[in-house]
Amino acid sequence: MTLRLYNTLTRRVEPVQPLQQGRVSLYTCGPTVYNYAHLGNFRTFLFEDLLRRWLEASGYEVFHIMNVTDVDDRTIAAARDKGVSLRAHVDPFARAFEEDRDWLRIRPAHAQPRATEYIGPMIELIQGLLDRGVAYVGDDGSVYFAIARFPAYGRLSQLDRRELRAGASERVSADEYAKEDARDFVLWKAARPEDEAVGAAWDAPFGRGRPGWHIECSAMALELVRRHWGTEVLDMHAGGVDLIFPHHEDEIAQSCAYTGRDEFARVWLHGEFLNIRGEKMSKRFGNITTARDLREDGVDPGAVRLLMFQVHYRQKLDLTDEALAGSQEGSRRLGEFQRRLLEARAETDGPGFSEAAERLERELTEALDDDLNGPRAVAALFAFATAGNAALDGGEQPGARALGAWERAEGILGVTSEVQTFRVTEASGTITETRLTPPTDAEAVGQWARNWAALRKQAKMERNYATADQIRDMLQSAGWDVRDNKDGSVEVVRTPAGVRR
RNA sequence: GGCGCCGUAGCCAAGUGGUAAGGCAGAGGUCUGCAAAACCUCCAUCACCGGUUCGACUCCGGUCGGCGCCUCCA
Repeated sequence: MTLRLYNTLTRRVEPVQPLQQGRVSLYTCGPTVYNYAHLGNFRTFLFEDLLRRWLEASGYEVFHIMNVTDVDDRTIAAARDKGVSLRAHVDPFARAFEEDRDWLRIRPAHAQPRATEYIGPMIELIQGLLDRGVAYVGDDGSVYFAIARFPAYGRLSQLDRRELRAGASERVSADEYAKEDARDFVLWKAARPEDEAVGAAWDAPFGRGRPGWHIECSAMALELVRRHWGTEVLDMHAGGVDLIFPHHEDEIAQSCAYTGRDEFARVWLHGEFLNIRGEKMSKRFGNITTARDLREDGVDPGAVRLLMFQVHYRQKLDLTDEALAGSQEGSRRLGEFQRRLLEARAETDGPGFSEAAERLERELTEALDDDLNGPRAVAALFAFATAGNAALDGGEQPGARALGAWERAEGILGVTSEVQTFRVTEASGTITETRLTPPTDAEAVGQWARNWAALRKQAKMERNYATADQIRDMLQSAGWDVRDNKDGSVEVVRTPAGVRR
């Protein structure tokens, strides 16, 4: 079995065949840091994270590049509105992105280049295109790419099969008249006073200005992959479906025209949109939810990943409260199972465990090799949890095989919630706990929870069920569950937000 | 107007030319002082109408419904 992926370029699922044996270069279009990234953005980054992890788990040496767009119309406009420099506006959002990324357990790219740090390579690329005669300086002083001089234009988005509707976009650009052909796109925008005001202008042989949108990806990808592995072609390039046209189409045009090669990336991967209550999540619609919104609501990142991976990356995903609540419950169940599993670890696998482990390994591989089928991969994980729980109930213990299979699968998916739990085996008669709501700092919470667990244990031993029940009710209203285990221990368990009873 | 995606149980969602994974919710049961957790069992005939086929949810055509892209939105 080998990994097969859907390639937008060919519109087919095809086997992955890297340029260099065992190595994959992966370029993913990153965030524009004019604001907080929303869950729609993160859906794409999560699908790319799954891809990255699966490639690595499959034995590939991956070189992952994710750009950070810190200069474009929106960042400049936002900085100007706020009356600060571009840099001052963008830095906090770049940091916020990294926090959110880490929270969602997304592996950082090996290279995370910022557009403003690669102005040099961009200028070089644009100059190269001018020298080759496929770019020209327009009447407005900006540099444009001449589509007419690049015959392969439109292959990715099947433009030859489309008719552009005049005025379909309401964003009619003011520089329309400066271009030779309405479809030509800008490589370098001549500096305007607004750009200068926020420090978004650079000198170039063809005039002072700033980069167009697409040029950064080409320049940074080519520069980094050349430096790292000495190639001029990427194995994979990924992004959201909206980037197919014009962004990726334009990247191909300018990159290939520059390198003289007929491909820029061999496989083009595109993740579908996240909708919210039926509509595309977008700043324009004012319907965005950010990662930090969920974090503040107490949602576990594992639940967010589960929600995303339960839908195939090429299908639209509709975010609703019900769907999120469902994922939280599932993620919680996996979290409690994981805890049981690790606590029961032994030298050798029980029969139920070795069978379940074999199945998990096989099903996970089949699912992910088949165009990154997250839903099936997740189903395999749940099947293992159910079988494992049953085995544990039957007194079996998991050995190296089962633990290895679980850790590998969960290490790729990362859909399991952290479950906070505090256990007490013996009642201590001297404890007095009077705080009804848990303290805020982590240390004290443990003490608090254990105290209540011990008090319930005490009450139960005295057959004082009224008190025992009272303690449970109180804990539940504070968002905690009580577990009376068969071995006599009492646990107090934090219930994830959104699944409280 | 052009290009494209989708419509599977209360909700989310895989899948496939031969009689529908998984998750959440729900029902019953085991366990429990009662619970919780866990486990077991149950819960659909795949929008609609035609056609192709021995056989279609899966292929073709149409209808209805939802969504996306069409120059700077992941």
